[in-house]
Amino acid sequence: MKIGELAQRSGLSAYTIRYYERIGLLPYADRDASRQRDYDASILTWIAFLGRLKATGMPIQEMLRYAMLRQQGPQTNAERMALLKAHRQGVAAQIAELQASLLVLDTKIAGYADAEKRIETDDEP
Amino acid sequence: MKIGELAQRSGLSAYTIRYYERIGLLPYADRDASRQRDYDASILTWIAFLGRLKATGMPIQEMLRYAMLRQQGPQTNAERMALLKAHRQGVAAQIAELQASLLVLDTKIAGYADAEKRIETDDEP
DNA sequence: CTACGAGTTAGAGCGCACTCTAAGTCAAGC
DNA sequence: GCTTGACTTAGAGTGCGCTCTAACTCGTAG
Repeated sequence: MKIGELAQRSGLSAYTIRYYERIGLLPYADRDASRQRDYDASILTWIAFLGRLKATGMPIQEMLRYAMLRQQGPQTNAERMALLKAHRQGVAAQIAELQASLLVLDTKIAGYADAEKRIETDDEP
Repeated sequence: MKIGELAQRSGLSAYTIRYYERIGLLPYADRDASRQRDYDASILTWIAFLGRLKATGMPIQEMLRYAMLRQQGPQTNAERMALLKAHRQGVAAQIAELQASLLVLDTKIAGYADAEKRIETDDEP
């Protein structure tokens, strides 16, 4: 598949795909006879995983570290696992913070709803 | 309290506090006799709330919108509530995505742990 | 044959949210 | 009286993660 189709299917822009290749997040893609990138569908799995890392707030530098380890083969498994474990902890912390913030928002929203009701019904003591 | 102390107590840098004032996220602070900002402790509550909005991914433009409504008094309550409700939905969605990603990470980590064990014990069928 | 659309590269530009610099003011301690 | 350190301003600079431009090359349709 060519870059346009990959862009469609991955949700990344073609610009971003080229950028990711340039910095090493995506492997250098094979080129066809006219020097255009020719992708295997398997790249979609990797892009989806990168998307998860990104969605969970991993900076590109760290994704790059993971990508490089991956490229070095199975002897880097332990280090990759360690990296993901550390990241996992960060994600769990993020979730906890968002949940706490959700409570704060709900309290604030309830406060506004309350004030609104008090005005509507005009039932101050 | 002066800006240095507020920085300490709020966790923002003095640079950031001035920046927030400049763009309107923080109200223009009263100045003392030597034209230095002099803060009331109550500002800490507002900064903490801004911190929640920021932690939940609200862009500064939107915080600014909220800050301006707030400054206009109680007649903007309905709009502020609507803004927070919309944001609340986004936060809930974020949490859901992070939780899904957490599962993906756990699966990946389990895969590495598995591979490691297989090597250690060398017990392939 | 030519026009078009999709691809190529190197490198410039952008939006966000700060973060810092330079040059100056002020109050307190030696 | 002088130094020190915390403050002031306007405005420049930074890092991140893209996003776009310019100039070019291809393959295909009319």
